[in-house]
Amino acid sequence: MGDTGRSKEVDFLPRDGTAEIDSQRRRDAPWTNKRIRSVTRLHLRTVNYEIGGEERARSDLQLTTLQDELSRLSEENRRLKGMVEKVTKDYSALKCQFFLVKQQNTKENSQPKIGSLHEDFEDRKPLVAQARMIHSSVHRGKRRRRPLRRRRQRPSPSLTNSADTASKGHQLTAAKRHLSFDGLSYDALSENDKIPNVANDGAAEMRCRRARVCVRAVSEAPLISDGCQWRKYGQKMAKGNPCPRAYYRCTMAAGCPVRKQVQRSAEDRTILVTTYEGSHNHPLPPAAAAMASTTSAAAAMLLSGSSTSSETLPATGFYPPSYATTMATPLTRRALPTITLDLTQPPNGLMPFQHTPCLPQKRLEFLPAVQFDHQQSSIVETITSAITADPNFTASKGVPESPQIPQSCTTFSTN
DNA sequence: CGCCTTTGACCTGCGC
DNA sequence: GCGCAGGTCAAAGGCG
Ligand SMILES: [Zn+2]
Repeated sequence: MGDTGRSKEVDFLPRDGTAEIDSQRRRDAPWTNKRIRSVTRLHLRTVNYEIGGEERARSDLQLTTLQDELSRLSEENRRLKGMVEKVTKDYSALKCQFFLVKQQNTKENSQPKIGSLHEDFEDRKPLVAQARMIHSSVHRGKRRRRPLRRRRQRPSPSLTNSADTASKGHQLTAAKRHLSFDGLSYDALSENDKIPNVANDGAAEMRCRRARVCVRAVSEAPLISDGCQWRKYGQKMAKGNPCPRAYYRCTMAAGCPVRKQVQRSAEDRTILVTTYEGSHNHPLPPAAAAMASTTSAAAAMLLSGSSTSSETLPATGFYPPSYATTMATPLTRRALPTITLDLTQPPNGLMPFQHTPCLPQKRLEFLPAVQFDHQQSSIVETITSAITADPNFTASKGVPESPQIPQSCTTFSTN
């Protein structure tokens, strides 16, 4: 609100209050009625001394009409906001359902023997993988070379079937919930386990579920706040980079498989590289929704273009924007398909500082999931718009310096 | 007390 | 098989 304008409003108010209000309405959002109303009242008082009863009555009438209109617009604005929120929720739910259905269809096409043991196995892939994880854990226990000073002793092999399963019970539960809630992502707890003899589409599914989104942003802060709660579970020095890489997992819900890695770029330490992997198994606050959408959309793109490899994306209708570059992400982990959003360099042909209201761009974000297969390039724009338009995306957890993410300054690439 | 970070040890995949 | 590098685990300690 322009406090500086108060005296100006009194001193320089034009005779025609309608014009003033109209121009105000053009400049300001509808929710700034309060200011306009006070301006108008001030005007009215001034006018009282100057004009006769007939004109005053006309002014009153105009004023009432305008106030009515303003309150109507205000109400409409509130209603639209509510709608946007509702659409956000619906979209998330729909997206989950869509990918669930799509997965089932894929399975049915490749596994026509309904009810067969194989399909049963496929359906329980995450659980099976989880079971394998548990087995792996047992295996690790066997392989322990020496007792540890600090590390807790793992259960002995003879007890593992019950005790270890119990200790990992929450993970199994998480895997189940994951299967039913989010068909898109793959439980990261089983990420190191590969299901043998999985059909090609199964491999594609795996790749999709494990697609990652890498965000590069200029930031002095150690973290980009994305609306989620994260818990750091590790830090490593990566080869070829003096800056350590930090590992975080989402703690907004028990068993949420989403992880992220944060590392400063070796070439430019002001650039913070954040890599997300997985999909949340819980509702997200609006601030986190953009990033979650990005991850999911990225996975969807990679799914649609993954019949052979991510390099064939153009053949499936996806063409990266002309300013796209292939980024060497600091994470070279087994060549997982990764989408890189580069928020550090201004793209060619775009205004570096585009002050577009958030709402229209955010609305783009809510394109129905069913369009993923046919409007890949628009999805790309959608993703970048959604993220860069989200004001919450730049704020960092109590840290004054927030990442400088210029609006529309994004580079989008896959590798 | 619960949650978080730190940090050394361990696991795993990959290249040689 | 071995070594390396990336990723994860979990005890210990800090903090509110
Ligand atoms: Zn989560």
